Amino acid sequence: MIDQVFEILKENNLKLTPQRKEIVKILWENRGHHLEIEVIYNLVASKGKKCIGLATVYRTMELFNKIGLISRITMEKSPAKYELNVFDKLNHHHLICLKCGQVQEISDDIASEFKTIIAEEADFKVADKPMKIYGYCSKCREP
Amino acid sequence: MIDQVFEILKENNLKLTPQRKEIVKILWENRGHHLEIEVIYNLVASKGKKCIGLATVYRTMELFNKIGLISRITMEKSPAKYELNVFDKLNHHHLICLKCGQVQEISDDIASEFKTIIAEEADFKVADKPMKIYGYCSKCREP
DNA sequence: CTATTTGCAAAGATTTTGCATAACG
DNA sequence: CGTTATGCAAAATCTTTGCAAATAG
Repeated sequence: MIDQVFEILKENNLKLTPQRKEIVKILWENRGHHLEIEVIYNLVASKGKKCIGLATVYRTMELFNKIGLISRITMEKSPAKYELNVFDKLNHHHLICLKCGQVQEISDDIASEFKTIIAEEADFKVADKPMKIYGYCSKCREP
Repeated sequence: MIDQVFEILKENNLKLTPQRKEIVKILWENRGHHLEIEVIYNLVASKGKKCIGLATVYRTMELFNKIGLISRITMEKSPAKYELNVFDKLNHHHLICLKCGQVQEISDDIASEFKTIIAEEADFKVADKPMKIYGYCSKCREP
């Protein structure tokens, strides 16, 4: 399971350093959640094992993002968040609550028709990446 | 026309300082474009008139965003961009090219059905704000 | 007049980078 | 072994803030 992820790293000529393994583990254990760099860094550190540098986490996430292993979502007033692109839910989208910052997801099924229309009307190929849709979750319903 | 914008400021109990007027003018003259703080700052400064502080531009845009006069879009690797919410196109969405960074817009008509579905399926009220949809424009079509 | 707003410079927050050292393959 | 990756600290970026002076209403 998680070994599939390690495979992906190899396929992209990335060395399997202990740091990268630890980061992957953390991402895997928290799949479905959106983690900030700082959080990942602390989780890795708290695992007791040898420490890791913040810069390494930044560099690693940049790399992982580049090879499509993770998705980064850029927040308005807080650090970016990252999540593993798990295979059976590679295509989903983020509903971001403007009030509490909570991130919900919806599947690509709901969006796929929308994407088709965009492709036709705007000659724009929507990426297989989460869209960011701002609004208000049920708890914070717009005033 | 532009006076309507000044009206909005008054309605929100914001004083009409020369700095705010100049910023509004710049936004108006560039409506439909997405401007960075630095650009707005330089445009105001280059108008010859009395100078303006960078902090004032930041504070003003934060305020304008809060009252819904403008939309801010947060970019991944560059400063945020701002644009005036012009009345006849208040509801539109951003198609952001991952390669060249170009920002296209689509109207809310295309998206409204999508929003309805989201409201129903996810109990999430999509804000009257641009959604961010990443992908590849016709020039940079995905490799 | 008084509450807001401004400008400046200093501080914050987040992210990137240079470089010597370590270590994967 | 040679290339790639790491850690640290320093730098770069973008944005926010404190405070005294200025000013809109």
